Amino acid sequence: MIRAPGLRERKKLQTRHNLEEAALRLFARQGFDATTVEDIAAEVEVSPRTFFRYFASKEDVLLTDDEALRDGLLAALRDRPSDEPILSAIHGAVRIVAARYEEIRNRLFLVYRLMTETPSLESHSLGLQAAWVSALAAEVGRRLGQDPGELAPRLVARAALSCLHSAAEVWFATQGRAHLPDLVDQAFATLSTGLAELPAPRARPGVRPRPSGERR
Amino acid sequence: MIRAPGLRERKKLQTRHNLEEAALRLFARQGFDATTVEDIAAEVEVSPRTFFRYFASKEDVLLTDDEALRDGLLAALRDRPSDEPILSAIHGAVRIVAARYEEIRNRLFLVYRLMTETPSLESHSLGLQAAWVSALAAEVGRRLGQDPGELAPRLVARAALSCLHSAAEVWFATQGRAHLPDLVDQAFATLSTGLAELPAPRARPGVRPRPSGERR
DNA sequence: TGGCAAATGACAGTTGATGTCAGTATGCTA
DNA sequence: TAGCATACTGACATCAACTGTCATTTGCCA
Repeated sequence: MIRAPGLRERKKLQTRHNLEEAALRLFARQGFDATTVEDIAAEVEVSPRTFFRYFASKEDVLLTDDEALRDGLLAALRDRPSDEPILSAIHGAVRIVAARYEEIRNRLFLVYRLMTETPSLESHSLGLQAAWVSALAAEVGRRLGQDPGELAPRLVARAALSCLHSAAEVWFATQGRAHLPDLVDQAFATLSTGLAELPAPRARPGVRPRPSGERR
Repeated sequence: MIRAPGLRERKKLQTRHNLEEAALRLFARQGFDATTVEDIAAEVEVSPRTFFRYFASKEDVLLTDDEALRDGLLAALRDRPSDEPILSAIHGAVRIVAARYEEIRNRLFLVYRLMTETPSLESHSLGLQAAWVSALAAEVGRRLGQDPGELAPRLVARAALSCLHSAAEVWFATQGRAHLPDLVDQAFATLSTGLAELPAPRARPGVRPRPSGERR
């Protein structure tokens, strides 16, 4: 409603931003568990109580990108023509999100590193996936003309996110040397055409029959 | 090789079982957050410290089925003939796990109810999914003759689990009125043959619009 | 039966997270 | 511009999940 942000609003954003930056810095230096909320608050010269007014938990401070990425996916999907086949539309939307991943790769790599060495963080992060599934299933259901609680929309949503996540896993594992949007393309190509045809190896492992390793 | 479990072992199993039962009972009655570890321990007449010797966290006491179900899936998959196409093999294995779900449905329904009303529990539970993905990807990689860290094995694993999870979601949503193995069959059928063909309300030229006989 | 190792209880301490309350800065309104 | 209501903040108190330590108990086995 009000155009001018106002000093109060600006201060809040600044404090929030400072907390994020300080947390990232401390986590990167000394790990997640070894960093207390008191440390972070002290770094920003704020009381620990205030930290929890900005973030519901110590974990949350690391996951601020999540919501933006999710909204980006939904927006990108809504931008696709409504008569486009569902898998193609999602593929396009996911590729846009993947490009966004590349833009903030440094931050994501740090978060990923912390996640792998801190089980509680991993749980917390994966917990957010449920929100992705629900949001995506709702949009898929809309496009398919089905209730989002039906099997097909939920399956499509989960399968599409599987593409994003498996691509991201490989991306992280290769230190980002692979190009994430390319990996996403590979994943969707495999999903849409090759999944049922992936053969068991006739011969001994070592001769890879026809791996889906090539770009489409 | 020793058949006799011994009194000490039996007591340990008994204590563990008692803790599980007491926790389930208290959680069902008064919710997860409102139940303290001290409550549970008192119910079994054991010190709170002992609780944490059996379970790494309060959440863990609810997730003892998880490992058994996961091992069941892997065992079922290993039982499939090694030249069976991968998706078919996984389908068969997942159906067996689904049947197991049906057997312990009461417990699963309780856990599911608690999960939906307790975010921290949901996170914790979803965190275990990573273990499913890794374990399944390892087996898939073995069958495909690929490294489990490659894109294809991870994608196949995630996609297959998407079938199980979306089916389970519908199962829970319908209070278990639908038969889970049937839902799993539907999901795999959609995944292997129908995903790319799921039309938008109006399919784009080049893709033959499919009369919605697949609706089932 | 006596000694060993495992299991347990008791206790103190750390940390994340939340409620309360009073002081203060901000933005709105007269 | 003055003043008031609101929202933000810090200090303090409290709770519960966990963890380390050590003495005690209990099953096990020679």
